[in-house]
Amino acid sequence: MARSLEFDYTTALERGSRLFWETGYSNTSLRDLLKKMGIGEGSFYNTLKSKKNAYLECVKHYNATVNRKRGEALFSAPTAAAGVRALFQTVLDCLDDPDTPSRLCLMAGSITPTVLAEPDLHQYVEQQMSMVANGMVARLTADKDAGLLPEEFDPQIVVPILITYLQGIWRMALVSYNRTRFERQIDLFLTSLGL
Amino acid sequence: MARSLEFDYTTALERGSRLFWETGYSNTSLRDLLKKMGIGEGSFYNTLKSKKNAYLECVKHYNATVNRKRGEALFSAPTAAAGVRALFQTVLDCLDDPDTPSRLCLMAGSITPTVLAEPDLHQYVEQQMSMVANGMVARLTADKDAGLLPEEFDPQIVVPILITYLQGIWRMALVSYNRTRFERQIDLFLTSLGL
DNA sequence: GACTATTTGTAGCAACTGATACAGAATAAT
DNA sequence: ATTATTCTGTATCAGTTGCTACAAATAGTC
Repeated sequence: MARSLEFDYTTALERGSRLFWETGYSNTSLRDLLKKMGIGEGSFYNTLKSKKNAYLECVKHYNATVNRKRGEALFSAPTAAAGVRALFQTVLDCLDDPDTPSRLCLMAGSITPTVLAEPDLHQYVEQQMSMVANGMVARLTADKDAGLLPEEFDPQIVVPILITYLQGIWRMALVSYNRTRFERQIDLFLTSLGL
Repeated sequence: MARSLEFDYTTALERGSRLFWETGYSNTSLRDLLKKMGIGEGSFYNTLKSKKNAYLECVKHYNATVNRKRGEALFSAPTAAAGVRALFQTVLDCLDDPDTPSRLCLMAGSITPTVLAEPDLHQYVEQQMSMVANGMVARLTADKDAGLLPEEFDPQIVVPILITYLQGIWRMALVSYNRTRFERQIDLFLTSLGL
């Protein structure tokens, strides 16, 4: 009954994600975005409606893959403590990966006044953050119930600390990054928290 | 031998700082900046040379006052532990202040790919961060030497953790802020580190 | 093969970006 | 009062921003 899409939606999203990851939301121009995605304005506004919406779709796509990887690291480890440490390792691996678009992960790069000024983006970021937090709380609580963590260990407060520190890591890596220094720092940080 | 400046340089810088603080470096347009500073293009490019340089001057001016306040909190407390806690309080006070231009402190707002892409800005930010770090290390080391902190306490690793966490705080506050929640979190964080 | 529905590329929009050219005004030393 | 020097406002630059109008191309249905 009608014409079909000439480009592959998913690969276009992936290319867009990489560019947004590289240059951030407001510093990515529509022209550059279209060039990377390999489509024209017509196709773009037809399927993605606006730059804002395209960004949202890209971040969703990015999170779908990254959260799976991080979640795996967290849950497949023998203990919650080991899981958290594995999760931090995946972050450092990302920072070390030579073909990572930017030192700042796409999600961390969304925590910015400009991005959060858009209500739908803000809502998505907030919801996504609490989803990650819930996962970590669940993992830690499970270990606590199993007696692997002390009674006074409170996942509800520790998890926000972990996430806050993680956001700090992305930013600090932007200024200057050295893996072994970061590893030592993270080790002491987690040990202090009892993990 | 020549004409004198018609505007007050310092107040112009202060107004500029507030705007940069509010909207960030790349999202502040020159037009808005000039309007807030109350000067024209002629005066601007004559005294400040470029938007980049103006930003640098504004951040310098901002840091001069803020670092003094934070340093006072850190050093005037009876112990280093109390000093660090007082320092975190000043950050929360800033977040609570109703006429603070933004949840993100101007310095934290400079830790961004776009800003750090400018070599002079990057260098300044890095140098400024290590200055702050040195101050904290000095304070903690003094207490350690006085026997107020345990022998295994290592300021050289703890301070980067504190700063990293602090950067995370600014970002998390951008997403959603609640003072008592933050206070509980910070308290457990610092207690865990032995402060 | 006509009809309808959708996609695609081209051209262009008005608004904004940081920066500059330059004439005129104001200042201080001679 | 003259001169040299600096400051200030206006006009303007070329380039970019996100987005839209619209005609041509492509598909499935009758």
